[in-house]
Amino acid sequence: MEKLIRYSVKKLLEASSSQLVGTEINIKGWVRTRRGNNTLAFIAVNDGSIVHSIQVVAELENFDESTIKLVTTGSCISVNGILVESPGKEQSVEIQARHIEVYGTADAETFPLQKKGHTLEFLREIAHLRPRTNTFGSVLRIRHSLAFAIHKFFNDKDFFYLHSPIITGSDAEGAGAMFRVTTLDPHNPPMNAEGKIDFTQDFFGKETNLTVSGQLEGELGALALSNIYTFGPTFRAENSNTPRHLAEFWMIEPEMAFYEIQDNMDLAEECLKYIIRYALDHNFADLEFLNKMYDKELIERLQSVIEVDFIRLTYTEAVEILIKSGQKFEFKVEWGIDLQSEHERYLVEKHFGKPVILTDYPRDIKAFYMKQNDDGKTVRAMDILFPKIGEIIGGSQREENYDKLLNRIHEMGIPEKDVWWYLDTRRYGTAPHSGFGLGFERLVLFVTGMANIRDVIPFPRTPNNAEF
RNA sequence: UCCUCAGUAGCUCAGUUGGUUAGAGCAUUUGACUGUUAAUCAAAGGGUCCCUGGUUCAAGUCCAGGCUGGGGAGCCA
Repeated sequence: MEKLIRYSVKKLLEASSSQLVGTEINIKGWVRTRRGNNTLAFIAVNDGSIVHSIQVVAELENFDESTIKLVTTGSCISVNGILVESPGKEQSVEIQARHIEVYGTADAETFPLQKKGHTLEFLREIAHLRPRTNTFGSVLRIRHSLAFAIHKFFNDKDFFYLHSPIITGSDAEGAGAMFRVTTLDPHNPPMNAEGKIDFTQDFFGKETNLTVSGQLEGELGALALSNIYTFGPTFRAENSNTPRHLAEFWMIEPEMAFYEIQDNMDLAEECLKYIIRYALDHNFADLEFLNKMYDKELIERLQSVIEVDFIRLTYTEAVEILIKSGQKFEFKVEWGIDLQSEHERYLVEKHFGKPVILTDYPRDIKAFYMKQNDDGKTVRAMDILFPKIGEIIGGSQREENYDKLLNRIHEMGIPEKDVWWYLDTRRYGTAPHSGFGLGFERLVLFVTGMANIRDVIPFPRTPNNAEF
């Protein structure tokens, strides 16, 4: 087959490609459907560059019957043909095929993807093939855009991308159960004099785990470079079986020296709006598809979020609103409790109807590193609550006072020897600083309108599932 | 981990108070059709009714245990 310039389907469907009409070009991609009659075959080809497929028209008299027979749903083909304006209603251009090469067949009897819609549950079982569906193509393209937008947002603000370690020797944050990292033989581990496993003989000479957060290392970076962010995989060995939890997920954790809690909130709100706007600007075709197929209010919701000011109020004010609401909650509301999802949902979806930033939580329900307020009861935490998905960001101003931090570490029973390096940042040139954590998949959930977090990551890891 | 719902053809589902040979749509195969849009029309093939045990003359249907999946909750991002 003659070698011609290959164009992506996206390029050909763009209006600017009209100068290509009348010329012979090449496309390569996977066949979504083949229709036709005894003289023509219509082949919808998708190469993942865009949600739409391009229609290839083959006049059967110009092709071997045996070739056309191999062009089935799921097969991969290369097509040379002339780009022409389409007489059909559903597309502006199509390709009049001259030559078709079949790269890979897909046995119609066994290929699991059909022209018809599949349930998301079924597609999860064939995660190796689901990227070839319109839905997952859209989700994965949006996921890419969001990741890119995050880097662009921070880079444009002169933040530095800091690579926090994935293997960690500390469990200081206590953010959840951890995955052990070891090279010891599980059947015959070395034992010490006390009859316990001797981790001094392990690869790192100590117990190590996969990270549950890059924040503590992020702070080390911020207290040198001023503004940093991390963006990497995070692991939680919690036995969480919900549509909002993964054992392996990605998290963005900016950390800023000289930022107080208000600056932190401003940055977080600006960041979320920037990213969502980026998706609206760059992935509109995908969003339209998801809006049509899964969530009729998706685009409207995204637009409303970037237009409104997020509501800001304290935990104490939120508790008052909840108590006065007269709403029946399964969990009774009183000052000091951790807010349940029913409470958060009431505030965001019923009471305010827009994103809410809650601050100044009781210190007893928050992490040790959060800056203590003068009232002795609360800390400068901030959580951003979103409609549909709940908490999307959790952050705080950090405690920069050495004595207060050390006290809190003692109170919470954290071994000082594990965090000596963290404490050192408060001994030497400490500074007020703040940061937050943004769960990447929760963001992708919100932007795509998907309902289950397993559908916004290519290969989800959850309890009892590490297939693919 | 707890609560709850579900599991029947490749996919999505129906299947009556327990009763003859378990059905439909789509998909697949074959045929028809001169521009289709999830093409249309006709015919055919396709079943470990999740697994194990129990009740019964008789179980897809009832009971027990298990497995898998969905939803809700907790933990959290």
